[in-house]
Order: sequence, then C-alpha cells, then structure tokens
Amino acid sequence: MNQSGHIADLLGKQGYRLTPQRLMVVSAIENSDDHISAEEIYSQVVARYPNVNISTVYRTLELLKRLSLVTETDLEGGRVRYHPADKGHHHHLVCQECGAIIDLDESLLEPLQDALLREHNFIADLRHLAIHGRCVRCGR
Amino acid sequence: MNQSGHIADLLGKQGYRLTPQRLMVVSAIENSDDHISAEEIYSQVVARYPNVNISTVYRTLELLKRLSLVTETDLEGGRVRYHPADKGHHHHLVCQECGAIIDLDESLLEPLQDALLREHNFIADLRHLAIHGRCVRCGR
DNA sequence: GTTGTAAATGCAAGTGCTTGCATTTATATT
DNA sequence: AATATAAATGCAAGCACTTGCATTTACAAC
Ligand SMILES: [Zn+2]
Ligand SMILES: [Zn+2]
Ligand SMILES: [Zn+2]
Ligand SMILES: [Zn+2]
Repeated sequence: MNQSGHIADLLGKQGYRLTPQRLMVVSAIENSDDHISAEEIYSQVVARYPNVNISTVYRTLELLKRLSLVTETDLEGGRVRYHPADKGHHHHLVCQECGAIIDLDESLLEPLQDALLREHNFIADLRHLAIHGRCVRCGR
Repeated sequence: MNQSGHIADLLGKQGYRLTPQRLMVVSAIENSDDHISAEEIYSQVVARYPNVNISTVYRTLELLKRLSLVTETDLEGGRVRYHPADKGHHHHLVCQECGAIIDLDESLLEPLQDALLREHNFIADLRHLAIHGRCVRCGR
C-alpha cells in the first residue's frame, strides 16, 4: 500500500493525463511525512518547474480529493492541509486557543460512520477529520 | 431562552460596546429563521446604515463566535453560515455531490463529545456540526 | 454636559483559493 | 513521425475573508 507511484498509476489507469505538473504535485504529497499545504506543494514544484502556476496545484488537489486519493483537513493556521488517503488513517483534535493538535485513532469515529449509514443512508467522509475545541489547558 | 435582545444584553454585561453596527448584526442573526451568511447580514445592515463596512460584520461574527454566542458551520456553497448558539441545537449531513442537507438531532454526537472529554481531556465544540459525504442517491 | 480614553470602525491592501478563457500539450490515431 | 483533439495549463480577474492603521465613537469619570 502507498508505494511510490501509486497515485500516479491510478490517475493514469483512470484516463487522466500524466502531466509533469501533476506528477510533481502527487510526488510532493506522497513524499511528505506530514500534512502538507498547497503553498508548500507549490514551492516544491516551482523549484524544479519554474513556470508552473499555483492554480494548477489547486486544480490537481481538487482532482485528487474527488478521486478519494487525498484527504483535505483544516488543522487551523489559515490554510488547509493534504495527506494521502491510504496512508496512516487517523484524526485530530485541534485546540482553537493554543493550536495544540492531539492525534486520534481512526476507530474512534467508526461507530458514528456506521450509525449515519444505517440510520440516514449517508456515506459520511470521516477519513481524516479535525475536531475543533479546547484542550484541557485552555479549557473554558 | 433566546428572547430578543438576549445576545446584546450579554455583550453589554461583558463590557463590549453596543455600537449600532453590532446591534444590527446581532439582530440580523437573531431574527433569521435559518442559517445566515456574512454577506446576507451585511446587506441587511447596509440597507439601514449605509456606510457600514463588511469587515465590521466579520469582526462582530468573530467576537460572537469567541464568546460562544453564535456557531459557524460550513454547509458548502462557498461561504460559511451562522446561527445563534442557544437556538435549535442540531447538526447536518451535507452531500458534497448534490448539496442535499439532512438534519440530525444533537444527541447523535453526545457520546463522541463525552468520550473525547473523558479519554483525551478535550472540550470538543460539537454544537452545530456539518458532516460531509454522499447521500444515498449520489453514493459512490 | 464636557472631556478623556480605549475600543471599535472604515478603508485599503493582503491572503488563500477559485474561475473563465485563450493557449498549450499528452495521448490516440494514422 | 505527423496530425487531431480534448484535456490541462497559465494567466488574470474575482471571491470570501482578514488585517494594519488612521480616524471615529461609546462609555466612564468628572
Ligand atoms: Zn492527520
Ligand atoms: Zn489549547
Ligand atoms: Zn443548523
Ligand atoms: Zn447527494
């Protein structure tokens, strides 16, 4: 799972063009150990391909989200962050006061996901959630 | 609970100035039957107070959020929507494909909120959540 | 009622992200 | 290899929202 080239292969198989811009965006996401922002992806790509435009980065991210290949999560800090969908399933608690981030196991939201499917016929996308609130130190 | 003037009273008691702009933003939110956007609030206010600036609307919303007097929810459609915090507790399921919105009872997230407090000492703000995904008709 | 003050506002510029449109290009077909 | 074509890109403008700063103003103190 998630060997290098995984996402690019899937894009190709589904008929999407493997442009250099796309391949570089994909590899920035796959090679990041962490949650990467659009701006960070852009600066990696532009270093090797100087006339790429940031709108191409955003459009590629949009495509990857639509195909469920990456997840987008709001970890605060004014920009959203991206992560390969099949790598390290988990969630986060984000303190709105101090920015602290607590990691959560994916199992915590499974009961909710099941209940929403069963009781409301809704396929909730709870693959990489950020739950906002206050940590114990900032508690209200 | 939530009689007219409720929010304004609380602002006054906490030492915030009751400017005409603030009072009008507050009353737009309190008198809305639904989830209201910043733009909608602004156009109500500007109709009676023509030189108000939209940044004042946003700053007032920021204050009301911080004081837990209103909740902010992303119901899709490119702009976030606001609701009095003490009025009609509930959540939403939002279909990313067709935009359908299913209303949920607040009780659905109580077990999660309790578990996060107990197991992670985290006070999750789950007062008015939008859970994104696909409705049964758009199901993947 | 005047005066003093910090708080709030208006304005303009900035940020993150999106979109319409003309141009370029990956890929299929010959 | 040359050609055709829809898909993808670059560019510039636009949108929702934020921010720094100078000006105004609600409210308290006299
Ligand atoms: Zn994560
Ligand atoms: Zn905190
Ligand atoms: Zn609601
Ligand atoms: Zn749907």
